[in-house]
Amino acid sequence: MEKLDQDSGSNQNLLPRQLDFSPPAAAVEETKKMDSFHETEKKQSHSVLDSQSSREDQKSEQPLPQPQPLPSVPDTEAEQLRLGVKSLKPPPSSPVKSPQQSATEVTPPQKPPLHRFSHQVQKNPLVKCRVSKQDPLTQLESSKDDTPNKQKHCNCKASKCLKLYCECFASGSYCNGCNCLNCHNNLEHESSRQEAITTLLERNPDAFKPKIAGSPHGMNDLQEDVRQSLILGKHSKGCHCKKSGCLKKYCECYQADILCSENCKCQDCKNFEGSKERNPHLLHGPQVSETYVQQSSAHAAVNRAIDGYLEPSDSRKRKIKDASHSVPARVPHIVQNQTVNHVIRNGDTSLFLIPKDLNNKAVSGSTTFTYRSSLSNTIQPRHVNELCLLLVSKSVDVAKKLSGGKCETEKRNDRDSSVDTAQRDANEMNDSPDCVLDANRMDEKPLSPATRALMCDEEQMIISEKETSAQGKEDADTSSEVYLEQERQILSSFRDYLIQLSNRVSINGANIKTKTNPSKRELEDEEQSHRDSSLG
DNA sequence: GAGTTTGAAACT
DNA sequence: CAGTTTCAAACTC
Repeated sequence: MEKLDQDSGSNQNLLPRQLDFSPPAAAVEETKKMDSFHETEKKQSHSVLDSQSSREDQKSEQPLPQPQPLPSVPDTEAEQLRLGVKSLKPPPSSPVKSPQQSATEVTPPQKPPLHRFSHQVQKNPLVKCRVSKQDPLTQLESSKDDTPNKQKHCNCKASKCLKLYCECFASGSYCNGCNCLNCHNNLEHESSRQEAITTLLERNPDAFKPKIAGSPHGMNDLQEDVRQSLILGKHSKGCHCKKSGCLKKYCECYQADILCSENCKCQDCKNFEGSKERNPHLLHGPQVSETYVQQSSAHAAVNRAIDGYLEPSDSRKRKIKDASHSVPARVPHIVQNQTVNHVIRNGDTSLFLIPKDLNNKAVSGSTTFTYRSSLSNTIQPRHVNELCLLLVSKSVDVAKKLSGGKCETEKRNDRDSSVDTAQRDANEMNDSPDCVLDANRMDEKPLSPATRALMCDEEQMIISEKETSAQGKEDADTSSEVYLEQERQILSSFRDYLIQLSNRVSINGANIKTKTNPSKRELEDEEQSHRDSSLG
C-alpha cells in the first residue's frame, strides 16, 4: 500500500523521462505557472514518448502540456551532446552554473544533466539499458525498441531518486512510470531536485557528464570520425570491478559494450579484446581503422610499447601471482588507440617517460599502474620495429626540412656533457617549450611529445654538427648526408634501446612487479642499459 | 518474486 | 585519498 501511494506520488507528474535540457523554442513562451524549463521539459519529454510508453497509468494522470515533436535534427547543444554529435564542453569554473551557462543561448536555465548511460544506449544497441525487471512492459519496449531514447524505470527506494543511484535522475530525466518510492525526481519536488543537482554539481562538476565518450553518431567528416573513434569507448573513470571479471553488466564498461581501458582498476578483468570469455558479439569491432593506426603510427607504436609496460593496479598484483598463466595477449585495440589519443591530447606523456614512471612507481611501491596489457605479452618486437621504421622515415623528412631550422633549446649546453638517457631527454624536452620542432613543420600528423622530443634531439645534433662543421663544409648536399647518417645513428640507438627494454621487460616483468619495492638497482640497470644503448 | 551479488555512489 | 556504507541494478534460484 505504501508503495502504491508512493508510486502514485512518483507518477503523479507523469513526466516521460527525457533529458530535460533541450527544449523546443516554443517552450520559452510558457512561463506562467511553471518556469519555461519545466514546460519545456514536459513538452519535450512527452514528445519523445513512443506509443508504448504512453501507458495507461500515464493516461489516467494529469494531462501533459501540448506535446511538441522533437526536431529531427538536434538544435540544441544539449541534444547534440545527448546524441553524441557534439562533445561535452568542460564545465565552467562554477560547477553549478556550468550546465546552464553552457547552453544559455539555446536552452532555458537549470538544464538537467546528461545521463552517464545515455551514450551507451545510443552507442550500442546491443546493450540493453537498465530496465526494471518489475516493469515487463518496459522490458518489452526495450526488446522492441533499440532507439536511443529508451525509457528507464527505476526502482529506487531510499534515494528519493535524487541521487546518482537513480538512473532516471542521473540521466537528467524525471521519473515516469517508475517503481520508485518516495520519488522526488518530479516536478512536484522540483526545488529539492534542483537542490540535489546543485549539490551534486558542486561536489563533482562532471557528475552528469557521460562517462564514456559518445559515439561518432552523425560524424561524416573522416577526420572527426577518427577523432571520435579515438575517444570512443573509454570509460572516463574506469570500472573497479572485482568479481564480475568485467563480464557482467555490473561492470559499466561491459554494460557500455566497451573494453576496459587503462582507466579501469578492475581485478581479473576479462573484458579485453582477445578474451575468450568475452562475448565476441559484444565487441564493436575496430574502433580505428588500420589505416589510421598506420597514419598515426608513431603514436600507436609508442603507445603499444607503453601499453606493454603498465597494468592496472589490482589486476597487476594478481598477475604477479598468476604470472605463469597470465591471460593471452591483451592489447585491446581500443586501449591502444585510446592511448594514442591520450598522448596526442595531453601531450604530457612521452615514450621516454614511461620507464621512468614505471620505475618511480615501482620504487615508491605504488601499484597505481594504469595500463592494462599483460606485461610480457603486449610489447612486441613488431611494435618496436614499427616505431623505428616510422621514426626513420619521419626523420628523413625532418632532415630534408631542416634547411635552416634551429632548435632553440636550453639543453644545448648540456649536450656535450653526456649522452643522457632518452627518458631524461624527453623529460627535458617536454619541459622545454623552447624546444622547437615546430608543429608547422609537422604538418601531416600530430606528434607525441615523445616523437617531438626525439626529433628535437635529432635536430639538435644536426645543428650541433652544422655548427662544428660549418666552417669546412659549405656543401648542402654533404650536410644532408651527414644529417641522414646522424638520423640513422640516433634511431638505431633508439631502436636498440627499445628492443633491449622490451627484452628486459619480457624477462623480468614479474620481478618488476613484485610487491616489494623493485630495487633501485633495477632502475639503475635500466638506465645503464639505456645509456649503453644510447651510446651505441 | 524474493533473496543475493555486485559495484558505483555516497559518506566518513 | 582510502576505507566503509549505502544504494539500486543485475543476477540467481
